[in-house]
Amino acid sequence: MQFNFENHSPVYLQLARILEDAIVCGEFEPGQKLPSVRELASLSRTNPNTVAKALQEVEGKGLIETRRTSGKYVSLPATAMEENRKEKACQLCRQFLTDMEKLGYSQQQSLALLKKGVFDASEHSESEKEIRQP
Amino acid sequence: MQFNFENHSPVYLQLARILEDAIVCGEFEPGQKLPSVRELASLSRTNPNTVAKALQEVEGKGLIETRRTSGKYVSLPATAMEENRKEKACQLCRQFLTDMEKLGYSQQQSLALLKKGVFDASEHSESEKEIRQP
Amino acid sequence: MQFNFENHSPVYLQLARILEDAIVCGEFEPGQKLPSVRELASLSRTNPNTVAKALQEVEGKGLIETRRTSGKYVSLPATAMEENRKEKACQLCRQFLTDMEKLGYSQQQSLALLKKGVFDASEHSESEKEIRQP
Amino acid sequence: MQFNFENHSPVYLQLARILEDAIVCGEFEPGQKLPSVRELASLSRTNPNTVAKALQEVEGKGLIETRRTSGKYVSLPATAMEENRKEKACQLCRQFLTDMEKLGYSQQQSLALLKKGVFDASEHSESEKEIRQP
DNA sequence: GTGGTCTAGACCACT
DNA sequence: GTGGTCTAGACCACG
Repeated sequence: MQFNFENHSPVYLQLARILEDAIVCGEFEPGQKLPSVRELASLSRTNPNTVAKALQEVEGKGLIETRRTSGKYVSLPATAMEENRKEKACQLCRQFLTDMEKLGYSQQQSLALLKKGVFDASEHSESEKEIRQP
Repeated sequence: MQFNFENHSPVYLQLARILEDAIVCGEFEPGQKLPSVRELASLSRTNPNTVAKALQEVEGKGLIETRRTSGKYVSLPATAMEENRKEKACQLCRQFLTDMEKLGYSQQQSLALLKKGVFDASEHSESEKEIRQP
Repeated sequence: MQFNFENHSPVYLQLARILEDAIVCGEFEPGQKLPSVRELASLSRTNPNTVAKALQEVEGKGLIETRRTSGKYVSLPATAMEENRKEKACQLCRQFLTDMEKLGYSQQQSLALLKKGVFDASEHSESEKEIRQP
Repeated sequence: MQFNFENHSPVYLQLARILEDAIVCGEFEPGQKLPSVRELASLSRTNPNTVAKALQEVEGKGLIETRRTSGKYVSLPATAMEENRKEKACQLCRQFLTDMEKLGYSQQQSLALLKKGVFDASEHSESEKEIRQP
């Protein structure tokens, strides 16, 4: 779990997203207790208030629940986490495609460019070569 | 050129991006005069000041230049625009991949999911043709 | 720090320059918090928006950085400030010499005239001592 | 006479200054007819209106006078021109010194820095000859 | 008619 | 209380 914040969006939302990602990825087991607000604050070098707000955000999505006096726990159903993770991924895909379309790339072209990028990055490793259309 | 704003990022930045995309896509010819600030304001249903701020952003990236009292013009080099468009696309790809990685998707998995999405969306219609150059 | 504005250049630029000079001169310590936008506005008898624009300029040059909701701070490296100050001074010198050349003064002539001016101003008092390098 | 304009100040003022400098430097003889507005416009690649406004500015300072139907002429007294040139130079010197003071440079320091710059630029070539007082 | 500047004032999100 | 955004509207210099 990395805490790298950038300037142009609110810290608490960035933080919320990082935590969500960690949770749906199973980095925290279902039912497990999360680190305390204070601890998260110190880890992420932010204000406890900010952490609290972030967690509130996460709780709003049903990923965690707070047990009074005891702390915050990952909501139980592991399958739901997986569901959630998939949904987030699809959301990213859709966003990616529409953003690319605004740049004039068709879905196929986007796919091709991405494939090329992945292939180049992995440096001629595995078949599938070079369909750079755009 | 569509002006649809969403809530969570400043209008002037969204506006800047829309204009940038339009320019690098060649929607405005190099050397061409842009619509006046006031006109863009009326088109986008925003305040001229907001438009000005957006255009300042765009100018900062070297895509346009302003000739005093005459208007704003697309900076000349057409090839640079194409260059810019490609750079923006690559940027989107990189961002997409790292976002997916934060969700625990390897690059190949991301690619696969995206491909599946594209294929499903086109509903087995035209599989792999239609790779027309933009 | 004096706020004296003259007519022929935009206030926000004059303001930016005043602040820059103050910063590179060490009038604000590195890491120190600047007065709030509102306060500077009241000090300089201008609108907060104008101050904000000026500070944006200054930030663009890397002299300050803004911490969300907390304030604007002098960017850390003290040495860079000194560097910057020197660069500004050299810039002034170059500008001075080329302006003089446009009036037909060679660099030596410019130097001589300036020296004479300085000497006359100090009215033969302490001629040539105290040339401590800045 | 060079026509290089920059963005941040009105063209007509920059133009006026260039013409003034040329005149007080004797680039145009006293009593000589100036190039026509149209010609100056074409030389400087500006609008005739702009040239006219610039000339108006110059005329306001008494450097030229217009003879109806015949054109604009350099005002007679050559000595006045020299006077004017000197005044402009002194003005530049004063401005230079006060600008440097805003950066924390004393007059002696400014002088020293400038001297160093001139010396370095001429790369120990002709040390200290050619100090003909203007 | 063009862009630029400036003000006044409101609202917001964040800490 | 902090900076940021946005609006509305005025005025200016320029060409």
